Amino acid sequence: MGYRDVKDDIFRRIRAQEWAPGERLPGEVQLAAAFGCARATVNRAMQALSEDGIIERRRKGGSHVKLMPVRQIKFKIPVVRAEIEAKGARYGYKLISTALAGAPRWLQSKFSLAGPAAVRHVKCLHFADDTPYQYEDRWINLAAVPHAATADFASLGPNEWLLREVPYSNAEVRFSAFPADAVAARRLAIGTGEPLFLAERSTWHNGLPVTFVRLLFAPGYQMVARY
Amino acid sequence: MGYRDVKDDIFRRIRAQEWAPGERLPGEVQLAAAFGCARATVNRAMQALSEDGIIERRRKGGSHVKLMPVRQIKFKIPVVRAEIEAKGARYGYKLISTALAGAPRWLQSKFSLAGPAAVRHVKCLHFADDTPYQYEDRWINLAAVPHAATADFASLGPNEWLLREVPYSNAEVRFSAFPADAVAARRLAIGTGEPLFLAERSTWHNGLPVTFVRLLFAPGYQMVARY
DNA sequence: AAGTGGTCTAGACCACGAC
DNA sequence: TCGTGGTCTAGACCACTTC
Repeated sequence: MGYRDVKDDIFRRIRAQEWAPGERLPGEVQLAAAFGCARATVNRAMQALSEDGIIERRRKGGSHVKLMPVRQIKFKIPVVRAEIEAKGARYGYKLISTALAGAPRWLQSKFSLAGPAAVRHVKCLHFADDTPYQYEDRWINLAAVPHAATADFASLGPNEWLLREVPYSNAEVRFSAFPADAVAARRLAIGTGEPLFLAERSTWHNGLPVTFVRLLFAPGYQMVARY
Repeated sequence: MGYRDVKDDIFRRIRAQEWAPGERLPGEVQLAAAFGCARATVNRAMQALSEDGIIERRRKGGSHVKLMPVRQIKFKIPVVRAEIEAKGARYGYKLISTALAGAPRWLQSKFSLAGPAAVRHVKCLHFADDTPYQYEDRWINLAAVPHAATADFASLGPNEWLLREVPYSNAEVRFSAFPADAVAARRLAIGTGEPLFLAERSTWHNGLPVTFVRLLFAPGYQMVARY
């Protein structure tokens, strides 16, 4: 009887309505006695169930079956290169333009900047087998990554560069559908107004804004996840 | 020194390049001695780091700092009603049509069905403050949920009904951008061809296909997540 | 074959928070 | 206040996988 068996058994009994939604489960000591194992083993099983969103646990309050199990999807966000190569395609990269500039107003407000802080603006394209796959429009805050002012993005994309430079940052991601504007349409070799999958990501590190990026995916792109 | 402190300290030292990407970390026994705690405590800390995608662990191989930390986003998938009410809007629901039918070929192949199994087809709309928010086009496999043949979806949407009926199912979700067809455009009161955020979800329970649903979100919709 | 992580145990103390 | 989960310990055995 490993903790996984205990977890599975409890889960099975929850599904079988042995404990109804909202109902209180027996305490850990009681369950340990029932399963004939140590309390630590039951504890591990219950923590796993809690992480899976099946039950809720509170000190003194005990463990309860969640009324509405919260479905959670886990997306793995790979680097574009890995994503393309995983499809069995050849990865290609092309730098379109790069410039040093002051942060435009919309970026200032997005990053709560006081003024037009110095930023590096990079536009580039990622290809799968010579077909445009993703159009990347990125702004990097030089106050957070001064090194980015002189980085050469000709051969290595700014996403991979940043991943190496600032590996452990926090981010907010927004996905939406977006009608291709003239620029994006030309870059991705499609018609203006065609629906594109858009991902916008803002990244922070130690409370300091690092980068904001707009990723436009060529038509046909799907983001897949399981749970 | 709780396991969180151990975890944070190890993480800090990884960020500080004390152990470079790909490098092997000391063994648990060694770390436990260094931290002056039991091996179980170090083990817990290391497991947490592993779950966070910071390190990789293998028996005999030891623990290594990941070369490219795999970023994971956790989306919570709420019921539409909760999603709309969380925005401070009033939730509205309208059943458009429902019918019993045989599964069309595309659905058969998607669900690996042998023939035109009996399904319930439901179309409905979800409103936020009387504005169309989401158009739902759903197929329910009656072999998996016979009860669904007679369920009344006039006041309770099929999503919430299914969540109560088959709470613990597996699913695959696909997100993409989709040009509004004539039907969707009319339902959502927008123009044909406008980009819509599309979510397609296939659901299984005990290996049996339960439901397939296409969710079309009105323009302006964004799916947000943080990590 | 041997080293490393995975897990279990029995007992203990503590922190939170419901009652 | 006091029951419940959260966590630590010291020791043990086992399973995987690399060497």
